Amino acid sequence: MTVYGQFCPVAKAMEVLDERWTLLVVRELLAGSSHFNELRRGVPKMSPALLSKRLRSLVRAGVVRRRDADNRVQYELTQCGRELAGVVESLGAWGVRWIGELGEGDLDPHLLLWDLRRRLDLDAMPRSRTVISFVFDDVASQAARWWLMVAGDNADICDYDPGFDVTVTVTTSLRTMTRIWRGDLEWQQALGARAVVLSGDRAARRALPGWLRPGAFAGVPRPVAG
Amino acid sequence: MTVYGQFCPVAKAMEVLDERWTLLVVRELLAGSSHFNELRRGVPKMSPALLSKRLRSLVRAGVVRRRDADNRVQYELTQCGRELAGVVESLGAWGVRWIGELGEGDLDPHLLLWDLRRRLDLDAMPRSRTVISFVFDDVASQAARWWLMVAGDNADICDYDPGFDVTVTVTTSLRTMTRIWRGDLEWQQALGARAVVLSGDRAARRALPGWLRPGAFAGVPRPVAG
DNA sequence: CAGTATCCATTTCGATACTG
DNA sequence: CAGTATCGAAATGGATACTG
Repeated sequence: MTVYGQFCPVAKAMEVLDERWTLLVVRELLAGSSHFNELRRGVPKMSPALLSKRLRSLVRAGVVRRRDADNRVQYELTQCGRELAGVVESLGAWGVRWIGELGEGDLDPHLLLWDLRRRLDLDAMPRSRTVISFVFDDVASQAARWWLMVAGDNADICDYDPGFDVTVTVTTSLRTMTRIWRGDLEWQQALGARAVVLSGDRAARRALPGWLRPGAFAGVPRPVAG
Repeated sequence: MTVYGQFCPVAKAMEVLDERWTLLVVRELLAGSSHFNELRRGVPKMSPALLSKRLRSLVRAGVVRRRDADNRVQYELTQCGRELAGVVESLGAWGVRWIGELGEGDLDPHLLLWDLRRRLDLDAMPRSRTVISFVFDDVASQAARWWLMVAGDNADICDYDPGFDVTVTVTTSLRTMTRIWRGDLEWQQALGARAVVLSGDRAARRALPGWLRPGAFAGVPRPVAG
């Protein structure tokens, strides 16, 4: 943390928050991650050393509490940290409105599946085991096939065929699926344009868009041109 | 700007905003500054080279527009930039609630006077020339005395005696005046505890707290203990 | 699981001075 | 007024490997 030499509350806040990665770690904590390796999944490009360092800074700043619970280390937001929700929300709303262009490097199937899993609408899904298979036609073959498995209250993602019957297969580009997640594109449009193709039984195909909820900022209205 | 390799809108926003000083420059633009040296007054500890660099980044990101107007360079927020108001507000609200401790280095009489001037309630002030003199008893003598002069719609600050009759003299510590600005302390309490002493004619003394409006985040409710 | 340790290329930025 | 030029110390953080 470097100091700005200003008493302004915005400056004092940024002293804590402006370091690279910091607010993304807070975002992960707000989203419910609490163990070190769980946090890592949300910020996979961050080295463990740096994550560790940032967590220590956040503890020192009073944003995060580190606890030993059940022989596991657990990180949780303090009241102070939970109140960063407003900051993260306004950043995300601004970002989704004004930063529409994603580079190839921004696309990441693992992160996308990880968040789709987190936001699954379990109540809308069948009670029986459900397996959604994703085929991304624009990425290297090792990263092109993913499975999202739901059994009861448990959901897992997998980058190899888990061997269960597939309920629905979603064939699309990673970019299109990401745009749906961001709310840049509606399921109906994407399906109509055949940018996404579903296969599986009819009822499941119709229901699938309701299972896969878009990201938290998808509902933010977009700037109207002109 | 360094990239996070994430499609998340929070990450995309932080790619633009997480660099040191960036959001403080945006704050200044939101507060109405538009010329280079005017911006510098709001971020005096920033070198001109760095301010220039950040402004160019913001232009590239579409947040700021640079124009030549009347043979002067002018910076202004685009619509995209104006919508950062929500981000700056949530940061300031969080900062004023949770970062209450200010180091000596955070106190700055020039910045404080600069914002008091900006927030003066001209309508509440006498029509005749009004001069408020500040005496800070906790700073080195070169920075201890300041004058805030108002004539008509024009207000200026001065760190040397401008020679006009003083309407009210405010004697206090820089820290106390800063706490009032932040909303950590009310005028009434500060005056009652004689942490601030006013001199001048009675009517002006009573009116002065109404002239000097506190900072934009002073009204944010503070966490209740326990 | 939850981190440390080490290394070093790169970046950053503060200070200071200068310019059309 | 609105920046640019230059320099060097310090920090940053990515890569990689390792540990109790």
